[in-house]
Amino acid sequence: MQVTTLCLGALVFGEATGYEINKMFEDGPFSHFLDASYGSIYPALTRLTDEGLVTCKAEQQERRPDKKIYALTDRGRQSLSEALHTPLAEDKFRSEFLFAVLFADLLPRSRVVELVDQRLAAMKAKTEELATKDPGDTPGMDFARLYGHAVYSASVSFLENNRHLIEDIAVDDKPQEAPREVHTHV
Amino acid sequence: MQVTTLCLGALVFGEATGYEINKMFEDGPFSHFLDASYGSIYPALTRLTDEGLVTCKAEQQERRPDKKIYALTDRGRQSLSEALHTPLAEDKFRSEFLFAVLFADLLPRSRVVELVDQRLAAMKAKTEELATKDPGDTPGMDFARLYGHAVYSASVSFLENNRHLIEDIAVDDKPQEAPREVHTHV
DNA sequence: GGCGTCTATATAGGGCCGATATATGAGAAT
DNA sequence: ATTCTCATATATCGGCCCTATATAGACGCC
Repeated sequence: MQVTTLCLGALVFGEATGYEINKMFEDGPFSHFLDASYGSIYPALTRLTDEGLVTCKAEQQERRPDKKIYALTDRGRQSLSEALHTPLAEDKFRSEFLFAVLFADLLPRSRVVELVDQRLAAMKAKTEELATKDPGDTPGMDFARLYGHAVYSASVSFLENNRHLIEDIAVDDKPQEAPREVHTHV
Repeated sequence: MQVTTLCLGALVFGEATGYEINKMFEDGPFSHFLDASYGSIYPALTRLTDEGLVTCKAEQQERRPDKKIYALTDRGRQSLSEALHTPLAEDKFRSEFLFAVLFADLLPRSRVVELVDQRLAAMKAKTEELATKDPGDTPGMDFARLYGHAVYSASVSFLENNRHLIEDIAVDDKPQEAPREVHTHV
């Protein structure tokens, strides 16, 4: 599924500029399970306009570049519907963290601990973010949000309960990197 | 993190051909959380050879193209280690299913049910696949496998318990698509 | 015998990300 | 008062990467 189709989906929620569509992928309703950036969104909107799937009206602004407001046409809405009736790609998951974990036995324990701590913090933040319901959300957004919350919660639990599995296979830190003044503790 | 780095990681498990590295991404230990294909792997191996991070010995085969067997050099191993000590990219998750779910209210109920059924079947298959331990797996692979199992299990549970949320907002199927002979039930 | 699958390398085409350029206003920091 | 950062807004370039395809023999299945 290409960025053009994703843009059609974005415009179902109302007319928008390329800038606003980009925000939907960065912060908005798409941010947790889709990706697209300026480099693909602007060309996509041009293509869609050429094909008559969206309309573009330029709004003049003082001392600013014109704002181009895009809106779905009937053909655009139909094109999205067709895309949603053809087989969808499987979910894709990419994790450099799990890649690194495969080589935990080559890393110092402190680095593995750091990686787990970072991942755990990131996942907790996402879990919390997805815990609060926004009244403006559609039922579909609610479902996606709850889905994400369930998955990230499971992720956090797993990491907390099993981090020792990889931390214990990491190599010991070099002595000189650890504090030496243990004897002063007495 | 580029494909070159991923190839270095693949070669930690032993020397391999480009073909075998590709299999690691398709079926093997990387398949659940990384992506790479011929179009990037072969050029990556060429680049790595040029930079002295891997060696390449060609093994002549009768009536076949030469098999090129790649192996890590010390510098290659060090380069991987450096990459694992620089900040890692966040996990990325891409789901056309969740995209479609956002527009459940535009789709016939039968299509939404179909989408959920397909997704559920795919996730159950993955859950089962990750449930069995392979004796050849490293501790890191075990961790990644259990992690995936936990996440997919949570995913299956959520879908089973909450599918009604989106199925109920889908539009009714057109009457002519549904069986008409309800009255014969008596 | 024919068909599909597996082994094995390689490339062309096109899509996409990341970074950058261009302007300017608002608000915060110092 | 001045500087700095952030937000608005469009657009493109370079380079990386995926998809599909080409090539070619072996092997098993029907």
